[in-house]
Amino acid sequence: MHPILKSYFRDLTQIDEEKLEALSPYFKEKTVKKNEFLLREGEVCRFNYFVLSGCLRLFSVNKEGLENTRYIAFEGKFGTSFTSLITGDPSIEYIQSLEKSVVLTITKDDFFYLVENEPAVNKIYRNILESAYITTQKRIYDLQGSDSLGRLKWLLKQQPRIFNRLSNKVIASYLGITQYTLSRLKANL
Amino acid sequence: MHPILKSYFRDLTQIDEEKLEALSPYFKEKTVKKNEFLLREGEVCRFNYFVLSGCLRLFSVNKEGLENTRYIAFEGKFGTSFTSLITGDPSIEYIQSLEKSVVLTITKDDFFYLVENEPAVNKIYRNILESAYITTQKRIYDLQGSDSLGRLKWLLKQQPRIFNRLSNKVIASYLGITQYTLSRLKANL
DNA sequence: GGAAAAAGTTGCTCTATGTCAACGTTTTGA
DNA sequence: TCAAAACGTTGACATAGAGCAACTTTTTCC
Repeated sequence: MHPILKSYFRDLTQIDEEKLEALSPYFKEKTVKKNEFLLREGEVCRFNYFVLSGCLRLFSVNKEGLENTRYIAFEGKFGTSFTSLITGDPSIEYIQSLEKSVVLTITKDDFFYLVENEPAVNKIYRNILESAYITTQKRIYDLQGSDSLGRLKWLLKQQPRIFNRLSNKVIASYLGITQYTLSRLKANL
Repeated sequence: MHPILKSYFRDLTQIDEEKLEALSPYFKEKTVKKNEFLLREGEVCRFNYFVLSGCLRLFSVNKEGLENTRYIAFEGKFGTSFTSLITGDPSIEYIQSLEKSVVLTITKDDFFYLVENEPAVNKIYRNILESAYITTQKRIYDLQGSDSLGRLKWLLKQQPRIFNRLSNKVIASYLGITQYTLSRLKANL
């Protein structure tokens, strides 16, 4: 098993070496170009992705054509559209690689089979969902509860990686503001 | 076991009657007055609540004193501040009853004990987290992606119960707008 | 049942942020 | 390596929605 995924499991579970190696064949390595899409709106999501290097973003496009970024999966994190994965419905969001990335893919069926039958994967999935819950709770309160400058400072503090690695356009779409406003705010920081 | 909780389990799991009855003692019934608080900001959350009648809301108060409502748990749903329950950190949100309500309470320790040791409760918890994921994904995109009128229409369509049963003040805080704006929008619907 | 409090409505004004256009800078890919 | 495209910045202007105040209506609870 790839060492990054191995330490992910080791951090969250007490799985033994043998079982870890048994899980390995479920994951296939895939290289993704910068800006390549792994999922488009309207498609049913069929994979869960674990990022080895680079990063993926989840975003949607509203009816005016504006992008809204909900989540960035950096290396060492799982990232996929769980809503589509869980419901089997067509996705309302896109998954796009923002950098040249290497990911491990596991199919939806394999993933949920392991969630049901392998306690370590059940634990991992529980942790993913709990982390998502905690993050989105903060996001809803912090983003809806303050003005643009407040949100910018919040992001700088909470997610500095997003700042260092992503374009202003993506950062703005993550904060729910236009790139123009972001540019002006940064000039006044 | 209370019939509402029983059918909740029956809908989501294949638990047998005997095990269901074994779970019963973990849940204690509690009557809550209208507007009573079950958790305040700064307190560590110690219970999970299952609503038998009435409803609970989860909300926070920002530094200007404005409320932001994140979730309403109506009858037949679990509702608590899972962030505080999971992390053990003081809550950033309040839990308040919006109507005279009857709830079943289970302690945090009992709840997580059952999540680990009773597959049906593990499944229930997984379902709660998955539902929260799906709801908040839609919320982030639909609420950040449109203007006030769009959000109002979205709420009317997605959550009509919120409209029928809650005050405009609470609805406005759920939509992230002021009660004045909501009042004006409704006049123009 | 009635006084007091809370919630809802509406006019006026103000402000943060969006929109659009112009222009410079950086990145991309043939 | 260089032209084209994408990105970032900034000014002028437009506008959705906030803030506040006055007033009406509904709810609460002695």
